[in-house]
Amino acid sequence: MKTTTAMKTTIAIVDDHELMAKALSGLIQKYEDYEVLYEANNGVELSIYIKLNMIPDIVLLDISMPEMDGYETALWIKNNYPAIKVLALSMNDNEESIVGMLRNGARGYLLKGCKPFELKQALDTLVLKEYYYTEFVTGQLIKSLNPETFQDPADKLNLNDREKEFIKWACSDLTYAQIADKMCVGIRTVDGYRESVFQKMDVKSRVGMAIQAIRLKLVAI
Amino acid sequence: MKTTTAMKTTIAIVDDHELMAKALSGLIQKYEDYEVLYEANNGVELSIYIKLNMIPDIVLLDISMPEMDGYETALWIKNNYPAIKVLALSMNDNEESIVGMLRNGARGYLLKGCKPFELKQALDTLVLKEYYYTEFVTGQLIKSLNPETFQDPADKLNLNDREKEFIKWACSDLTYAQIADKMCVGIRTVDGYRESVFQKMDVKSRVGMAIQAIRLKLVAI
DNA sequence: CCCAAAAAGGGGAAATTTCCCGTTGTTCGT
DNA sequence: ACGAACAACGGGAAATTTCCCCTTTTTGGG
Repeated sequence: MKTTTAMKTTIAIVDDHELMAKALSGLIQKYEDYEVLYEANNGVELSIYIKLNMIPDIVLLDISMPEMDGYETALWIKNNYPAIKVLALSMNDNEESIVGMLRNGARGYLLKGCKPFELKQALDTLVLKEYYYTEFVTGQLIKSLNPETFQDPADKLNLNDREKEFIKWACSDLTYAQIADKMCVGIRTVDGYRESVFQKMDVKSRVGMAIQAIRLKLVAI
Repeated sequence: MKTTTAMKTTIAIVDDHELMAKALSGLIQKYEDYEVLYEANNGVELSIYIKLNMIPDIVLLDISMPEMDGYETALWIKNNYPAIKVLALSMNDNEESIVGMLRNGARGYLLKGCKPFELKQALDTLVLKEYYYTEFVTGQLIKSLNPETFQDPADKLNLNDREKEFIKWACSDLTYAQIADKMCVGIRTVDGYRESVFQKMDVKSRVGMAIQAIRLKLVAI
């Protein structure tokens, strides 16, 4: 008698490309410790299976699908069955796709062009740990935090050093008199900074200026 | 005659803890390929050195400092000298610190409790590549995309719905009279909201309240 | 050297914010 | 039914912000 399948990790494959889904299925069925529960063509189909209590341990999830795409599906799983681990699988290597899927609860992101052993490795990792991340994904992730700033936003507004310093002080509980003290200038001078900054930033009050300054990352909060 | 230092990677150390800075300096000076240009106690000092054209290849940057902390400093470098690579160095292992520094342009994040070889490895990586990321940092990063145990900070401050709504309106150019209009209550009532919010958030002015609200993510900007 | 522009500083007043002092209803538990 | 707690509302005044109109000093280019 064969080994029981009770301890195998169960997988659901969600991809609208028949061929891709079948290929993945065939690949995974060769792995000792995994079992493909079913294949679905989109998120709606998957949700039907899941509601019928056919709950996989891991979902291999394509992004581009009709009816209910990968983003929606991942979010739905995250909100309704958080125990299911989602492994995003896509041809897109742009950071929007990656960040979008991770933000919606995906535990990892695999490119469709990857080597088979990587898929195995990703699955093995997910069984043991919370996330699977390749160096590529991490790089894109950090890049997404770091949108290339070709130009200092302060320059765009033609703010000079004194004005920039004033803005920093203004984002606090300090009164203008206290700010004048900190900057070692008279109150009227600070008033001048204020007026020119208001004009350059197109705001009408100190609160508006503070908010805008934070928005433009002129000040760290 | 010794090997020329022309090709060494230059390092600046920014840390207000004398001992830490010296220790790091000593450590790095033992490395063949690196040279410590100088040590600074805070971001202001660093910016002075840099403006004097003493521009390092890499900055080892502590987060908690007086005068100009790590976040500000990283942002300043990113905006003004984007070619300088910042390696954040901190005792904090919370995700706010990590994401905050990476968002402000840090190319890597090292815990102060790490092994010396890790520092060497981080430096070597930064010389060759754009980023250095440990598995720990990546994990925190992905977690930050996935707020799981999200406790509403508004609850912690015991803010009621009206107060929360008031805060949202207050983070704008509107005057209290206009806010009263928007909320369909009298000006005095809005004044009451203001007073209780000031007390609950421990601030002394509307600007302080707005900044704090943004910090606590009570309002999206 | 001179002129123009920019920065620093100033007086005064209106608008807004901040902080006191209250009153009036409503709700809610006892 | 009664007092406590609370939200909504209000007068008035001090502090601060905002917005005018100015002068002096510094700076940089022709």
